[in-house]
Amino acid sequence: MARVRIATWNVNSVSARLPRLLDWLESRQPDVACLQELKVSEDAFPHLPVQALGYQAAVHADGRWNGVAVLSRIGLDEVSRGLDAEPGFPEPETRAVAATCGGVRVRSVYVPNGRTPDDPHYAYKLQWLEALRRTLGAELPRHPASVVLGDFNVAPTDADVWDPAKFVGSTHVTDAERAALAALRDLGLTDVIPRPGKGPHPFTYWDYRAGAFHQDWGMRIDLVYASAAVAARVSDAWVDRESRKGKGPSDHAPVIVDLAP
DNA sequence: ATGCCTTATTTCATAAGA
Repeated sequence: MARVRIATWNVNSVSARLPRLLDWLESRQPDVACLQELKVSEDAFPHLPVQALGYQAAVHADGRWNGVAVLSRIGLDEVSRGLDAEPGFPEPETRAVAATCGGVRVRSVYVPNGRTPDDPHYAYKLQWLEALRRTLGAELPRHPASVVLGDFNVAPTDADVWDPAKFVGSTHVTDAERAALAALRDLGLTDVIPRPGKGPHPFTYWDYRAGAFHQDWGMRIDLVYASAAVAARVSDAWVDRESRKGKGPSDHAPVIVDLAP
């Protein structure tokens, strides 16, 4: 069994990001790549150029918003779209897709934003996280080597936002959201915290506005939750901050995790 | 920060993002 490199990246439109995505696949050489916020229909996903780089793709996408994928060049089996008893807003959205890749159960997730704590979208977010917990709980006995990666839209601790005072009363930092993450960890999952790309914080998201990236006004909301069997194999994990730079970036940076043989 | 971007679409305006 060779080293396996698994990555997650909220691309904020796979169409707008296609040249960067293809360059990134070639330069970073992930064996498995979880993508979020495709913002295309399944038909419009760039299957051909991704295939040309050696990847199979499990895509769950429905058009204007959302959309997730698992790309793999080490096998793509048992593809599962969505969650068990998945809640909707009001209809279920395309926010989760799973596949077994080289013996590891991999799930790409895009957790609802929540908007504000008094918005119906926030209740939906908590329901969605609970459905994720139930789905994983049902699956883990069959798949002890599991990892769920993606844009969780929750900063696990105050250290995961640049200025906690700015987030008082906001989503992404509330006790209920953090409790939902703790409930996932209670399934036996470990938060694989990446090395920062630069500076003291392993942030993965910076707003496009106000020069937030250059001021490091960021958040760690793209997370890797690994079962014990996967966490024990982690040899490195880092934020690919370089991929947030330059012209036409996503507002998220990839997180890249290497698993030892 | 409170839209100081960026995206897609029902496009010269809106909804959404976090």
